[in-house]
Amino acid sequence: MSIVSPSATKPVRNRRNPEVTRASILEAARAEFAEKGLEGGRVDQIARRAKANKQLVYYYFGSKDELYKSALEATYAEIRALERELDLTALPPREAMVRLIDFSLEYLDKHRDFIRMLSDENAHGARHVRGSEMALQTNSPLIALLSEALERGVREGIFRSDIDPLELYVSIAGMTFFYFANGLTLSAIFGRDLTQPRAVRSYRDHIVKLTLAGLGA
Amino acid sequence: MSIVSPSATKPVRNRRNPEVTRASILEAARAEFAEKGLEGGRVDQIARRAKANKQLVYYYFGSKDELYKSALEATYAEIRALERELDLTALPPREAMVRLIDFSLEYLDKHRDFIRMLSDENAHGARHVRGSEMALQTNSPLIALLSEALERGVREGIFRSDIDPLELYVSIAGMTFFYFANGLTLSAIFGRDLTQPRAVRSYRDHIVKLTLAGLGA
Amino acid sequence: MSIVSPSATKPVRNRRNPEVTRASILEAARAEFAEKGLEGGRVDQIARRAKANKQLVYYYFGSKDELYKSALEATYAEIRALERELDLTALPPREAMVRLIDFSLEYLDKHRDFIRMLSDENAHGARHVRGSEMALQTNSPLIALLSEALERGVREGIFRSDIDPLELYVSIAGMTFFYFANGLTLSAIFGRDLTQPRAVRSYRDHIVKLTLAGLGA
Amino acid sequence: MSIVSPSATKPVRNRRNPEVTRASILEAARAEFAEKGLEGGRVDQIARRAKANKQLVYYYFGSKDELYKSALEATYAEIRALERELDLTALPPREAMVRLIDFSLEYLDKHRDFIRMLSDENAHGARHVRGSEMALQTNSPLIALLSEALERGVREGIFRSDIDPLELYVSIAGMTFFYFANGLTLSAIFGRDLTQPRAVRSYRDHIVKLTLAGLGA
DNA sequence: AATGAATGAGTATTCATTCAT
DNA sequence: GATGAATGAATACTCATTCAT
Repeated sequence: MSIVSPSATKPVRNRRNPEVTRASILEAARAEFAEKGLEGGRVDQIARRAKANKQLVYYYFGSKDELYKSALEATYAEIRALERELDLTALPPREAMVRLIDFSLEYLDKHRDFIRMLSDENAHGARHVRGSEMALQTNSPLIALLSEALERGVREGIFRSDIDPLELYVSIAGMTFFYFANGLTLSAIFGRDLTQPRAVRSYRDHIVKLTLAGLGA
Repeated sequence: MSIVSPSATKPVRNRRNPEVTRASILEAARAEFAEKGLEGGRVDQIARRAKANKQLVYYYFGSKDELYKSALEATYAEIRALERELDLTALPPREAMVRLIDFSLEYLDKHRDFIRMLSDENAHGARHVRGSEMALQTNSPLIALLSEALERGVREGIFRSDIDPLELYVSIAGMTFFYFANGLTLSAIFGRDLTQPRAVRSYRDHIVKLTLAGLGA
Repeated sequence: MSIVSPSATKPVRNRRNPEVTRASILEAARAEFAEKGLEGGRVDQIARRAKANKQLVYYYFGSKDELYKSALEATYAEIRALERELDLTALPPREAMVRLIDFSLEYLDKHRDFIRMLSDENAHGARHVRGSEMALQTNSPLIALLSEALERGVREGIFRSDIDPLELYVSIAGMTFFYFANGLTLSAIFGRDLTQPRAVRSYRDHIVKLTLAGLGA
Repeated sequence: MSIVSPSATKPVRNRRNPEVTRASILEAARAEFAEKGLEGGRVDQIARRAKANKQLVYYYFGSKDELYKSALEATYAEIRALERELDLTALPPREAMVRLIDFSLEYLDKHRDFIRMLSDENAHGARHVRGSEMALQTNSPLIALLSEALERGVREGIFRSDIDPLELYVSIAGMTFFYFANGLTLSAIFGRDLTQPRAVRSYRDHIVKLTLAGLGA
């Protein structure tokens, strides 16, 4: 009566080595959480995306929450790596500032998933970030880069001297983040499609203008 | 075992005040969704908060999603009402701009729930806003106020003339929104408590400075 | 705060007299139960169909089950009335038999609701019929008519004499009822649309042929 | 407080026999749906009958509707298997016809559940049958058997030649099905217990008589 | 007679997680 | 390391019925 005959070998599919399995689960988790958020993301779906057994998710990550933390860390690691590649020190202060704005805009434009994860994390009281050694330790190199560019500008007499680098960072991040994070709502309410590339470019010019003039000595 | 004292009658609802019942459910929903988000909010909990029978939630609002939409609309209605009270036309251009920034900061500081709902709504593709006549129709009066102040500033020769009001609005909203929306994460990562009133005041000065200088002719 | 001002008169809509209200609820119930069955039928929907207040359903009928019984009785009363109009005594035995078959087929074809109610009632162990004085008392006049026609046929030597009228009734009812009751399934399985008028006519001829020959002396 | 005695182990399912688990759920579903119908059947109850966790029902069958479809298919498969065993070709035409009638009567008499499911399925527009590859493909072998017996009868000059096999099948099925399907109602209304074995035998003789005479050349 | 508001027990379904191998 | 089967607690939503006026 049994469909599976006793002699039938189990479909052993574990061709991949552990690291690959783990990595594919993590990747699947990032995609899932970025799309659906922490609550909306499904462990089942993550396993399916990773083409792995659901139990493996628990074997490697312990729980959904831990997995989320790992996904968050991976996301942070990625952006930090890109930030580290930004060589602002090679650029004159104004160009450095523009470069920073462009970097921020481009990254967010291309990585909407980052926006979702960041929003979600804050909605949950930054619980995972706080519990993450990694996220806390490797803080953004941008502040240092920004500080340095700011100082050079001040020294050259083109930037005002009463600007706090962290506050500047937050305001630039805010202007760029909010644009993409709330783009859909803004577009709906104001009847103007802010997701169009043209609109993005125009907004970029606006921020650059505002910031450079704002920093002007 | 009973929490209720023997003499306590069952919490018979106010049968003559359906509006009150409806309003209390809506209020409970706003609180619940603001705390837990759309997915995290529980209909059961909303009913309990409103001291209403769970079925009443459905009786009055049809579904969790509709209820969320109603909560969102109520939230929008509230902020719009406040915005309408902002009499920027009575102020000189610079003061008007400062007033706007202050309003934005103060509102967000006091209404963290608004932040959560806005983030959540965007995470869900602005689905409810798009489906809401009300949210779409009564769009923010701020843009008009901002336009007017901007124009006056330009006429007076104190503001530059190449600023788009909507883009300015978005950038100001971004700077303020992001600060509160991501305050917890930022605080954790940078090891500096941005939620302290002092920090908020300092950031406020920063934005004002940056914006006014940025708009300067 | 109240939307309804105290002075606003209640929308008194009870223009109709009680009998009309009761009748419209009953009619709505018949339609609803015929479509959805006892379990599938919704009291809410019945009230809406009848444009009556839901509570009125209870006021007039006591419970959903009682209402179902009433609907069933109304359905029976209707078909019995039609049966009583059948004047088989005026027809020669063979024609009487054909008339009976045609009546049965036509009624079922036009009143699919009757089929649903009868099936449903049986699925529930004929519970309502058993509890209905009316359904039990006014039993079908068809048996008497059939008996009489059968006897005449026997006397005339054209019908065999060993036929029990009730059994004949059941077999004719079966042949006609089953055709419509299970028409959809039969059509699906045999890939032949039995609901087409042509198919119905052909089947009618088949039954007539089979029955008359079957009864033949 | 615990109902379970300390020594009683939790009913740990047979982890090595998923087929058994699946089968027991299916069996429980057939029983439940046959008794209560599609709407009346409770998933909870099915799980309990099968001594399985409720979630397993979903694990194996996806939804109540799919489960119903599977139950329907199992029921069809069973009757088809029996039909295939009917060796009408070995019998003379008249005997073949009688055999068919007896088979039909006996099956329905013993499997009241089949009647309920068939009625219910039709009440739902044959939705599940239409969506079932299996039900559509393995259509009844009876039609072929019946055709063959009919033809032989015609060739032997004992059956009339203008009989359509499908229509004959439907009329026989109708006479038998209706008897059991509506037996309770008929018994109640006519005050004659048709469920008694004696009554069944008598009705059987009636159908045989009617059919054979009806088919007579 | 009529009405809208309120209730409680149910009902299918989902989901993170663990077991046994 | 890997797998499929199993579990329990939730969760949104429904429905017949009753209350108070």
